[in-house]
Amino acid sequence: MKARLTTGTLLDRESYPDGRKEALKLWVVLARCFNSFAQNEAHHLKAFDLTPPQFGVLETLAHLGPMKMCEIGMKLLMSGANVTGVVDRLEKKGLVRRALEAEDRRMFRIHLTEEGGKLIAKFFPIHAGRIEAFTSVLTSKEKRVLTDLLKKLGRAQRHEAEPERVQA
Amino acid sequence: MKARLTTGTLLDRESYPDGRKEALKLWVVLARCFNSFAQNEAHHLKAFDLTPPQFGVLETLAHLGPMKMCEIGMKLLMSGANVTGVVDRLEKKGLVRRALEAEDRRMFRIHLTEEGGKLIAKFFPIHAGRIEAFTSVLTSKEKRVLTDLLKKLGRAQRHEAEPERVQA
DNA sequence: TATTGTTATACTCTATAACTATA
DNA sequence: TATAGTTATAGAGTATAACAATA
Repeated sequence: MKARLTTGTLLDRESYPDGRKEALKLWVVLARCFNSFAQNEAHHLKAFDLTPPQFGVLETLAHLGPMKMCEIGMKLLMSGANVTGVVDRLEKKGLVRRALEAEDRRMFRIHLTEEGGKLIAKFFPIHAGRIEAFTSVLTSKEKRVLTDLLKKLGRAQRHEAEPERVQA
Repeated sequence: MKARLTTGTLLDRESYPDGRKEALKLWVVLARCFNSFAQNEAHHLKAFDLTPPQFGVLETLAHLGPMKMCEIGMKLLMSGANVTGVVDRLEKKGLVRRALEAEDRRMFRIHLTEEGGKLIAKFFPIHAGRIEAFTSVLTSKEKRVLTDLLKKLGRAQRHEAEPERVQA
């Protein structure tokens, strides 16, 4: 196995300068961490007949209260047309409803229905429990350190990413 | 804004026990970190007419050498039918090719074509550079700490996730 | 019989652009 | 004119199941 590292491979990570190697390694473990848990969650969501974007909308509404379409899009990084599609599917299942706003008749406010509220109230604690279990290999202090470092990293990325998104 | 936190919201994160709150916070910042960078990268990939799964396949082949379809699937957590689809699209663009394996005629080994090799050799360093820039808000030591904590977390998740995937 | 990979099907997500209605 | 949201279109990913060929 070791012998193969330098044969037949077009890109050889070992040949990068240390700083770059370190950064790549960090990204690889971050992505793996996210993907394995997220895929697992997506699997659990299917038992509730939900997709990750649909769960994202329900969760956001449950935590922040009724929102406009465009607010949902901004919060979840979706384009307007995509929000329409996801909300359509949730509405068809009876989990959310569009309520006309008196002040400005161009917009709606999306509400959870009673059924949608029940669903998220049932699913979210289970989801949270899995997150708690998943992170339980870390001590409380490690979790705090990790959270702080990720916060720092995420802030940096958002500052770079936003101008790109605007001009695109 | 502060006043809204407890009104009209179905789920109130503040009311969770501390351990769960900590865990949820960690997951939120991890997901945000991953998503903002990954979305940004997906945007850059479009300039090369590639999607993230397609890039994943090219990158894997470039780093590990020619692979079987099922190996690609395992490495990238894709089902067999999905690998077929992604590889089909890459083959149509002339970036990879299926090479018949002498020993076992059921399987192929997927190779990068010269064009595919050139593409990934051009794109990957740019990608790596963006990762380096993105992580440059952290000191070298912070990166190491972060990497180690994520490794620990990822290992735990993989052990839980795999049995689930097998039985499904 | 088990494994490798494909085909068929159906659905969701996503981006983009053109469009309607309201402001 | 600008904004909120929809519609239309097209492509890509995904899951699932049924299938072919080979071992």
